[in-house]
Amino acid sequence: MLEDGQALDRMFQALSDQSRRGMIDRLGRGPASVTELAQPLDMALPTVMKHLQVLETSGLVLSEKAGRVRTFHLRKEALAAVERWITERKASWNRTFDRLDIFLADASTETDE
Amino acid sequence: MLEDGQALDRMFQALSDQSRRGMIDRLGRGPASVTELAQPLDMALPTVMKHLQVLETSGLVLSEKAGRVRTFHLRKEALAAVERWITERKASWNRTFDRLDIFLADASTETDE
DNA sequence: AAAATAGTTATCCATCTGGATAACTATTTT
DNA sequence: AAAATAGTTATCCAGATGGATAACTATTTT
Repeated sequence: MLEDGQALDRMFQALSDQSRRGMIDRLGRGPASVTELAQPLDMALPTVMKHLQVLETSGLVLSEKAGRVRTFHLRKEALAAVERWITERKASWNRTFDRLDIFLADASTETDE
Repeated sequence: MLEDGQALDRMFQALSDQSRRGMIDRLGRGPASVTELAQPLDMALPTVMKHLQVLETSGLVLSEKAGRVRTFHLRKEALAAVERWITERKASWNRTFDRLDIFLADASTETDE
């Protein structure tokens, strides 16, 4: 299952900013409008919108507009892709270190005998 | 256990580039020199070094120089911080959805009776 | 000692990024 | 219909980022 590198680029990039991670935290507690997401964020609205665009093009988040209100919500599956990247590496590293353990065990056995 | 936001910024940022993720993959199979890390990477050496600097200041990677060779290796604990951020969110989201499940179950019980 | 190897430093450049303000449209609310 | 609300678009700006080349130092190797 080959990941699309570009997509991962965009997701990690999207997560590399505290304000955007804050928005994700907020959305973890349920959908929210632009204004709600902006409220704790000491920055101009258009700036907030850029962050939201980054999140949306990364696929981590999704929005629809009803009336004059645009509502954002999380796409949990998307974060799963990032998680998968990490856990795959960790798993592989552990295998590597298992092999190292075996090697070290063998080596000490050899020197002992 | 409050994460340092800046540190997470740098780690996610470091991971937001395919070449750098490639280097991490390589280092997952054991330590490597600058030249070894550069070899599969169709870019000039100084460019490679910038990527390595990004990785090193993010804390994901570490290097020492012996003779004329600088050797890099992974800092697995660092990736654990990133992993923690993700799993914490996932856990919290699941709690939210558990509550939603309960709410829906209650609601359907009420309409049923 | 000369040549080869491994990495480093200094610049340069185009593009991206995170911030801002000003001016605007579209939808409620009063 | 006027005012308020919610978001959008267009620009601008400083600084970061990902790439390059040229010129350099330090360590082996021959």
